[in-house]
This record gives sequence, structure tokens and C-alpha cells, in this order.
Amino acid sequence: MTGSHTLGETEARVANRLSHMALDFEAMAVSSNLFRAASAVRNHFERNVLSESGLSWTAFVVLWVTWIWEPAETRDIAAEAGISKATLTGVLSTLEKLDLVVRTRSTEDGRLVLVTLTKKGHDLMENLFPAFNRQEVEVVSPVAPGKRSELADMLRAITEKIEG
Amino acid sequence: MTGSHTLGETEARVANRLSHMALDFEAMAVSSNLFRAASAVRNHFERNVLSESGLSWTAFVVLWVTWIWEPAETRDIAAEAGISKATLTGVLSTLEKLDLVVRTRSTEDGRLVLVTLTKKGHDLMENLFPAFNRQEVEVVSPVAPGKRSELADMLRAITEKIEG
DNA sequence: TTTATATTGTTCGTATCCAAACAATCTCGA
DNA sequence: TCGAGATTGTTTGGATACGAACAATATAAA
Repeated sequence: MTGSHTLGETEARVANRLSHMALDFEAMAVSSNLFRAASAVRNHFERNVLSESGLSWTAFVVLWVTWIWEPAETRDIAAEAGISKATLTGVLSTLEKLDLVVRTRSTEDGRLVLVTLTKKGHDLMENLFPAFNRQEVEVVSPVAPGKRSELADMLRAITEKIEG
Repeated sequence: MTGSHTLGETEARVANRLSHMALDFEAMAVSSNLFRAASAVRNHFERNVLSESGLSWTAFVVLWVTWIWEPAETRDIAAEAGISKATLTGVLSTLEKLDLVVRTRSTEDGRLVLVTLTKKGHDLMENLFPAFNRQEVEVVSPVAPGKRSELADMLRAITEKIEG
């Protein structure tokens, strides 16, 4: 159960308490479940797959994006990972401390910083990512295989609506 | 665009770079878009509806859960909001500082803490929640109305799979 | 009655997270 | 060539986020 009260109890209570308001329960259900699911997935991965390499969810995502596009510019990594550049600076500091990435100021544009994985970073991702992906499969297994693309599309549409 | 590269570019790059691995792209797409959408929704609400009352997304959720069930026990609020009790302690401190809630130690069980909204808290929610819900409607508008319940159900199934 | 075990909320340490401010760099138009 | 405006990454301050450890309280069994 995702909380102490069932969904039915919650909606009944909300309907009763807020009957003087015109509310859209479907929209409410989508956004609350979106947040709950994302939080549960993140915690699950941090507790299981990621815990032995000492990576947080976001550190892993940053490492993954850099792995795919290296050498990667920090402004692009932040955009791909969906975090601010301020946050990325801190997460890269953590990854550097773990000796997983290296930051280099661009020679072509002094404003830009390029990031690459170290050998240790590459070795880690070669082993960690398949395990990560197996957990991804596990986590989405309650969703019918035919519905997973549709789910991803709906989620992407929500993000695009917000970020234009 | 949700990142500097389109989805197609990313998948092509991943397929090329990781062709030696057996990967499930659908599972990958679901979990990455889940996290991106939740993050985008949260940031959108914090920047818009919630910014003038100085509330974070989580502070709002805690206030809302307490509003619905008050007097509410902290262990239930944490469970409903999907955050740890350690985090709830800090968020309640923030809400108390804003004079929106009051914490009381239970007289029946000395381990428990009960939370209620202040008058200021009630007044805030009467005005803020309808505006919040209107933004929820806006944010889910890219998803066809007939599909919203289905989307909420799939997300709920993922959370329940993880949290048992 | 006593002791062991469980539950609760808080504290601590550490990481993430963002907006705002800032310094450095780049670009473009006059 | 120079100055205005834009872009980049970092720093700062404050909030969230969690696991582990801890103290206080409750419960159950001997």
C-alpha cells in the first residue's frame, strides 16, 4: 500500500472535506502517483543496485549521460539529466572525488567544461549498467509490455508540456 | 525538448555504444521519463503556484495530507507523502516556522506526535489548493482525458511493486 | 514485576536540489 | 576596437532527502 490509507479512503475523504470546491480528481491522481512512483523508483535503485558503488540516483544518471556522449559539455549533461547546472557542479564534484570522471576546461570556449569518464568510471559502467537495466525491467514489470511505450510517451508529453 | 538530444539521437547513440549488451530500451524509457516528468512537474509547481507562499513541493504535500486527515499522526503523514520520518521532522519544522501547522505529543501514546493546521494554514489551503489543482489539470492536459486514469493506475502499480 | 523487543520521532552526517549572485568568457553591433 | 548583452560554471544560502544512531515509550512474555 502506498500510504496508510487506500486510494478509495483518500478520495472519499477529499470529496467529503473539499465538496465546496470544483476539483479534478484524475489530474490529482496523475500528479500524486507520478511523484510517488518516481520517488519509490529512485529509493529502490539507491538502496539496491547503486548502494554498493556508493552512487546516488542522480550521480548515476550523470555518469550514464557522460558515458554515452563523452566528451560531454556540462550544459548538455545538466539538460539531459534534468538537473540545474548548480546541482551538476556538486554532483560532478562527488564523481570526481570517487575518481569516476575528469573535468577539463574547453580550449575552444573558455566558458565550457568538458567531462569524460576515467578508466575506473568505464569499468564501473560496464558492470553496473546491465544490472541497473535488469532492475529497470523488474520495476516496470507490472505494466503490460504493450503499454510501456505508451506510458513512456505520456510521461514525455507531460515533461515537454512544461519545458516547452 | 527534454534534453539537448532528441530521444531518437539518444537511442541511436546508446544502441551503438552498448551494442555488446542485451538491453531493454522500453524499461529504460519508462524509468528515465518517469523521473524527468516528476522532476519537471515538481519544479514547475515550485516556480509557479507554490512560490508566492514560500512552500516547496514536499511542504505542500505534507500540508495537504495533514489538512485532509487532521489531526494526523506523523507516521501516517510520512507514509502518505512518501517521505521518511527523518525528512518529515525537518519539513514540519519549516511549516511550524511559517506558522502553518502545530505539533502536539499524543496524550495516549507518548511515542506519537499529532499535527493540525493553524487558522493561517487552513486559510492558505482554501485558496492555494484550487489553484494547485488547476495547474495539475494544465500539466496533464497533453494526456488524453480517457487515458489519465490508466496512467495513474500504471504509476500506482509501479509504486506498489516496489513498496509491496 | 521485570526484561526483551518493537515502535516512534529526533538528531547527525552527508548528498542532492535550486535560485540568485557572481566572475569569466564569448558574440555582435556600432 | 570597444562596449553591451548573453552564456557559462561556480559559489552561497537554505531546503529537502535518507540511513544510522539514539532516547523515550509501549507491548508482551516469562
